[in-house]
Amino acid sequence: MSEVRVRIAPSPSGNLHIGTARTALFNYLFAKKNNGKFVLRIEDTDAERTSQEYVDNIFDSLKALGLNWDEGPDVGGNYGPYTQSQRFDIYPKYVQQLLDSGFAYECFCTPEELEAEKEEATAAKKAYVYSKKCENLSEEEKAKLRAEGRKPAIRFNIAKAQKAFHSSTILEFDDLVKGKLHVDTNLIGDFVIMKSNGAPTYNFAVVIDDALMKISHVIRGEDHISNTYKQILIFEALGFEVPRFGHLGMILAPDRSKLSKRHGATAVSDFVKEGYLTDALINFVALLGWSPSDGQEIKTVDEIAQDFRIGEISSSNSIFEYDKLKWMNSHYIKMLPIEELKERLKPYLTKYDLSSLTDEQYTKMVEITREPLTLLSDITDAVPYFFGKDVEIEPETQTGTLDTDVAQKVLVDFLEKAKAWEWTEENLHEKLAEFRAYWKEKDGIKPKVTMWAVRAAITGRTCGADMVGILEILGKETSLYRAEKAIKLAV
RNA sequence: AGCGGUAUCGUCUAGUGGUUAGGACGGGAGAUUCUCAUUCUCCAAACAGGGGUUCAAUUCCCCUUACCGCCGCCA
Repeated sequence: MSEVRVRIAPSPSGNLHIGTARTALFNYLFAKKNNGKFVLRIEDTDAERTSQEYVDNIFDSLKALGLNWDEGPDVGGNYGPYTQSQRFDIYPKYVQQLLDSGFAYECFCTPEELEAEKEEATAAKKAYVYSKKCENLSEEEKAKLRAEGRKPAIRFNIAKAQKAFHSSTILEFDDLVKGKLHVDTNLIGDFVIMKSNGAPTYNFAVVIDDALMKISHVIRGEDHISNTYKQILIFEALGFEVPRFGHLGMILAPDRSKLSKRHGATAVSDFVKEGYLTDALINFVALLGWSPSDGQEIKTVDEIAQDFRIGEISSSNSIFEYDKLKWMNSHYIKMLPIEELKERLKPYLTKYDLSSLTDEQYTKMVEITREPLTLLSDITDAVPYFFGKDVEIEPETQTGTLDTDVAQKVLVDFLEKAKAWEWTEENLHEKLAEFRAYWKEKDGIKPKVTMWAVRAAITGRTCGADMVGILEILGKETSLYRAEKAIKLAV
């Protein structure tokens, strides 16, 4: 049995898309499960739409997701180069081979002629298939065309290959996830494998690259199904072993259209910027199609790999539900060790002077504010009151809470009593409880109302983290200063 | 238009020729808490439609419908 080798072959015409990340994940899982190799190949054939920035983004995103490749542009391998643009000199040889064996021919048609053919087909309500008018050009005719300055493109001869390797025009293959798939080769036009400018087309280059890189299983999106038939024929015409194919359903936006920025983040790096954890992202995306045999959805990539069977992947499209991703992200945030969380949160706290807090205070702050975080970025708006002497009071908190008679009398009492309190967590906890009990007893004020007053004065809002923790971090001086100021302001 | 694919709660899915069709997110109700949130408990929510095959079909077959994909000298 030959070695399992799979690949992800992104085109660097944009940042790594979440859909590509999922395809990469399934390839990675398949490799892991089968002790195979996961290779990364950059398909930058189209120089105009390609940029180094995107290449870097693809590398970084894949690494951040933990999808490490065994062979690739940066780490090398025995089947390089792994960047398609650096492989341009190896394609002509195979084109020539196809030309020599009659599986390909030169096509001198101009874009205008081709366009006319297509329009004709459209007008006749027929599916467009290339006319093959250049299939049997004589040498004289070709010479003449060449003399006119025309540069030929090379087309693959579908019918020839079909007849040479298959008894029927129905071409079938057994898809790893969808089962038997087939098409009538009469419906496939002779497609271009090498452009008139000498560059290979996608369908040709992938075959050469996959064959030379000894890729055993091609796992990709189902938008490639129709390419598969063409590619199989090329593999055969060149005498290469045909790999197995597996086609995954697509990821759709909640409105069933293609997932785009309009729906939210689409690039892995954008999700990260927004405060998603890559562990959550990868876990979530795995659940789009794959499901755990034990029902436990929260799993690491390694755990998923153990439980992974490609044939059990759902073959239908699935909708990218941001809500579930958010839930999963908040779950992962809760699971994060405190020290790591403290680091991960820092990028979202740059507007504050973190140096004003001791490490102990910062730790405490993270501990008491982490609970409601859905995104790491949520921390930004959750902590302003931990910084500075003064605090900004929300207008509605000022009028709705602080300015009320109840709040004012509670605060006056709070200030008075708190002056005598020893400022330790244990003691504050106890004193605050006594304080609430006192007002409940005295005026029947609900505990939460009592706390609203204190909270509003100290934090400027009516909701937030554990009050004891807040007071402790702020310290006695600042806490009392704010309480006093809240009273003065209202009088 | 043609060709190919897909079809279980709103969403991701499990599942079976005979099940109270299960779980998760989301939604609703309640409990706990100093607020928000968390957590916990409970509830509502699905086999697209029509034909077959069969004692029995959500499950197997066919058709319809819906949706997705592909029809480039893009990848």
